[in-house]
Amino acid sequence: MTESLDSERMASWRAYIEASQRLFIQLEEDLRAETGLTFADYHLLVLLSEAPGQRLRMGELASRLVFLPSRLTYQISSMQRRGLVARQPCPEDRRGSEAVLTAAGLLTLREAAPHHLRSVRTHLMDDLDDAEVACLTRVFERLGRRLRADRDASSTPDNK
Amino acid sequence: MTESLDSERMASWRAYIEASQRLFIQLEEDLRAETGLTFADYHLLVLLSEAPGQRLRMGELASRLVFLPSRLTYQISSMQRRGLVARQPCPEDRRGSEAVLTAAGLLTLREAAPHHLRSVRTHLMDDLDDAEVACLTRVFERLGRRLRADRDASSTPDNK
DNA sequence: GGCGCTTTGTTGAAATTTGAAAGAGTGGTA
DNA sequence: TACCACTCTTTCAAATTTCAACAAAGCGCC
Repeated sequence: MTESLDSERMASWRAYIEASQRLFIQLEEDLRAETGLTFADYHLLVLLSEAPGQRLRMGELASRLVFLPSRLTYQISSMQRRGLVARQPCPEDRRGSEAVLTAAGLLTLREAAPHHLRSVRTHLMDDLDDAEVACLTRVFERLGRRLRADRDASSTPDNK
Repeated sequence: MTESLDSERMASWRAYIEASQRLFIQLEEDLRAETGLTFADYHLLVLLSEAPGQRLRMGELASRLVFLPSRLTYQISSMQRRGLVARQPCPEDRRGSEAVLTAAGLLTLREAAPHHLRSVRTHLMDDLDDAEVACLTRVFERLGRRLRADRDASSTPDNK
């Protein structure tokens, strides 16, 4: 009933948020230095490379990247200029468009992946034992599921 | 020796990063809706409120917030305009300046804290059992410590 | 006391991100 | 068919963030 967190949880929360922030900054820095890609660039390339036809609707991409739509528009334009992706009108729905991975984009991803994975390993994963990995997986998969669900619920107009 | 992550760790990594991103966005949204503060505003107020004399040097503040110096300058200017902090020249070192919490800033923090802590609880902490909290604390305190050390080391000019 | 060299923090321009509004289509329904 | 409400994406302006100088002190050393 109290509004506060017990100090145990407070400490956990603070450690989590600070370390995460540092980690994301460090990974972004590494990625940029080694491959010239942004973290968003990389993540987007991964998503496209795994999609059937190596293409995704803008909306789908935005939601997976947790990007505002207009931010994705900008991001795709930038990657298009660099030749990493192409933009195509969507056949089924003429309002929409899809982002398609180019050959150059795939190549860039293939080149960048080992560097990035090494960063992830050295900065994070190598220090975790199996139990810790299992714990993180459980916690964050559950959290992600719940946050996705919350968001879907709040965007549905049936919040009478 | 291979550059990749085993699929267990890869899944863990992906879950962690996506959920974290969603969480940060959600918390920011809640905070803004309930208090008009940004996550950075709030964090900065917390740091000042805990500092001796409720004041901190710009550099110290920047490093704790994981902000670039120029970003902190902008952030402080904005909060100064809103009356939440004041900027004072530093007595010991005339190059420097310090940010000081104002009465209004403290009041704002006191009002915002319960809301924010409730968000943190409902979105994250309430779903974790004690073992999970302990695991997160251990993992992220270790990680934060290591990343801070790495950064200090790389900024030291003795990387012969 | 005067030089170089480093540290602190700010500035200004460019790049990115947000937020509101517009454009173009879809789908249901009268 | 015509209309209305809604969805998908882009556009534009404003706010924020980065990046590359820069000014102003400190600091050691001759």
